[in-house]
Amino acid sequence: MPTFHFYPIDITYRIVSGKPVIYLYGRTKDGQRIAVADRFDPYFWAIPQKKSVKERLENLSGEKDGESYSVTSVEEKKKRLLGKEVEALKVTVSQPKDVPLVRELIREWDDIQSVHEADILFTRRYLIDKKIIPMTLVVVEGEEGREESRIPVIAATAIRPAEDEETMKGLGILAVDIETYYPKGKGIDMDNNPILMLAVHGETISRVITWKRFATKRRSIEFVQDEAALLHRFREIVLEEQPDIITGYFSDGFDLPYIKRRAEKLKVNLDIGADFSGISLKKGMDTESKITGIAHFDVIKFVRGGLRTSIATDSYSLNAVASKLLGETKHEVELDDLAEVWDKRPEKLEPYCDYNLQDALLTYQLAEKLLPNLTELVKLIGLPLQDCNRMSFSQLVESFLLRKEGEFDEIAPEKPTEHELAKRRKVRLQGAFVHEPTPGLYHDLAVYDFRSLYPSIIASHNISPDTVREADTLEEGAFVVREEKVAYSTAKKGFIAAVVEEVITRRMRVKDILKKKKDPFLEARAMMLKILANSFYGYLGFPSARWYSFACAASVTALGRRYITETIEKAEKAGFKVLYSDTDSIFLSLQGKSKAAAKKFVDDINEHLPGLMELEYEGFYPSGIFVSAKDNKGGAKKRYALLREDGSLVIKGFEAVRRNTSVIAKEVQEHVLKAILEKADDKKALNYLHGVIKGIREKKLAVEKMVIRTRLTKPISSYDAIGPHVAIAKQMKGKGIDIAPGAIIRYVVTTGGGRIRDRAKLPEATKQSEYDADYYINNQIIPAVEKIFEVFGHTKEELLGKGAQMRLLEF
DNA sequence: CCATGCTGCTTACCT
DNA sequence: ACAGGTAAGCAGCATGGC
Repeated sequence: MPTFHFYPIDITYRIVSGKPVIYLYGRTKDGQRIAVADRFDPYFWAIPQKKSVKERLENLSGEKDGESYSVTSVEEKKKRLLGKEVEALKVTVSQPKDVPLVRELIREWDDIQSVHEADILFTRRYLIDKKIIPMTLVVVEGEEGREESRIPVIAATAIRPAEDEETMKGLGILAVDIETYYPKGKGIDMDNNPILMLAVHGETISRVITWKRFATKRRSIEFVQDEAALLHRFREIVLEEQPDIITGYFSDGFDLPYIKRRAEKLKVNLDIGADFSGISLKKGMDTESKITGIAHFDVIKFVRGGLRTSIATDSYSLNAVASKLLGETKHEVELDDLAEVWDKRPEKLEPYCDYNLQDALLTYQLAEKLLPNLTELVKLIGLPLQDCNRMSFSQLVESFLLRKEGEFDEIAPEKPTEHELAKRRKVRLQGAFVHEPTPGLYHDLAVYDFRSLYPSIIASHNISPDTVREADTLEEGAFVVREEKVAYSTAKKGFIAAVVEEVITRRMRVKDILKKKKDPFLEARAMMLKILANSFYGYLGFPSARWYSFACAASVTALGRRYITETIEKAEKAGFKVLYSDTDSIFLSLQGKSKAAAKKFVDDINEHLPGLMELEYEGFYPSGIFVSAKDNKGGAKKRYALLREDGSLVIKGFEAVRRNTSVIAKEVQEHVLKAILEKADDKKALNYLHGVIKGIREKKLAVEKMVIRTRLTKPISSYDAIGPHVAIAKQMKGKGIDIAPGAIIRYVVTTGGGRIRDRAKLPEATKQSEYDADYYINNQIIPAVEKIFEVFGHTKEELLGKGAQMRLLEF
């Protein structure tokens, strides 16, 4: 029997002669695209009330809505449910669609206690049970079958992961981007507006296809007869290039569905799938676009899903993300005019083609850059790239747990019912501790933080849904969290605690290797392990989670508060002054002590910390400032600025780092902070401020500096309070501009009286003479710097340049 | 009638 | 559709002095 070594990329299943068959698509070690077909039977778990139910189950078959279903076998297995041993029944049925049918049927039976894992997708069940990890080498025995397929199909007789977990390399990526006919002010209309140009970029191709001729020397531009021909060319290119990955930017919701619709409309057969299928759409909360045998990497889904916390950007436009990840990029074309240029001035189309190709190129580069991260995620979670690309944090954790449960003989708890969900949503979890700072400018600060505080608490105290005990348990060694009146057994490693520990230690090992030599794949692995580790606490407190545990989540934060407050006390005893603390960090004033003494402080703490917990010395800062809160009730939390030794600034919480503040206010605030932190020079900062205020009064500043950007978070109609950005969104909608939740609304406040929302205008429609100087001075600039100057005793009047007069009046 | 202060809604941040 | 803690702006309303 021939043996094949191959890397699976995509997975699906089909019913062949009434039996379910799994199809794995991928590439052999020497680069051949192949498919592997493997018989597999769907099953789920039932926990019986009485053992006798086994026989009743074995004989279960019937018909519902004209579809027959049947149980093919029932097997007894010793399993665990949240640590408790159970006699479980593995119920195998004849087809995947029988699973929900049979589950619903037997759920009502008196002799069935509960039903589990009936909602695990068939293909995922297969990957878990066969221990197959996509993009990782798999060994298959079997013969090539005679199936109708674009690529050879091996009928597997045996399949197993290869001994060495070799990862797939050199994947072929093809980036796609389209520009469509889009008259100004009209919504997206796939039925009536054609695709005008389509750009593809891959390792061996970089091209724009368009169907209106114009004079050009660009060899990258290819002209075709009409839109149908454009789609034909797209089909040809995909078949020639044979990519492993097709990538786009929002291609799930736009490019691929658009291409699909136009192909249907124009009767172009887009049979690019390995099984001759076309682009398929999975409609859910939002659309997912799939092509059989090719992984579809939608870059935007990854950067604002799984990587959200690791990539700091306030906009997810291709341009913003590309400049963040790839460095400077510039786009100059006004896309709004494309339809008009297409109709009336085709000789001006060249820049649009350049733009189109540039977008495909940027998307390609982003996909290339992020592929190590995504690949590591695939290896970690064990699901195909297509799925890992689109996963939320909770899905990430849950998929990981489903992969791991077998090692612990655990069966997953059921998803909560609506009733259970409502109950879980009613209770609120107490969170972290935040120390209130005393406003002031400080010098010589040391900052510390607990490394992965919550994960390390989970691992070190065996916090896990299966180790939860009553607070007054007599169990020996049980760890009591008195704050939450709950205890954790230490007799046996809890499932989740063990899994979290493994993730942390794996990350530590990777970090150790990285200290010796740089490696982008290991960097990516460390990052994904960190993201995963940090997601467990939130998952435990997430009402929809299978392994939800209020007690565990509440204990994690309670212990977090305990550790941080104890550390604060120790720092004070050691002679430091505690300036600030939030969740897992502590800011100390050295009080004349040396940097060496500051570094040594962690040793005193770490000596008494259990397990994997560790306090880290984050760094030294020559100066830092904390300010009072607006309401003057004391120091503001989550708002501070630090000066690094290299002269750079760390700004947290202030307007300078907030999106919905005008550029001018941000600039002024940052400038003032810098002057004060560098040289404590409040006089110079004040002078600068007066200069800017004068400039604003004299309308010397560009409208662009006055723009305020605010995100529309829900449909316009569901707002109870109409703020300026909602008012503008309404105006835009009135003009026929498509405004959806998530849109960033830009506006400028103009002169006049009354409500601000009535004076808000679109920046494009605002002249420099129109912006309201008083608003920008009193509502933007002054609030941004007032509390900073307050530290030096400067009043609001002084800031406005009225100080002298006021003092005279006082006399 | 108007300034002032409070509350609820909203956004965006920090960890 | 991972958690909570926090600051602050604007609209809308009540309050109280004139």
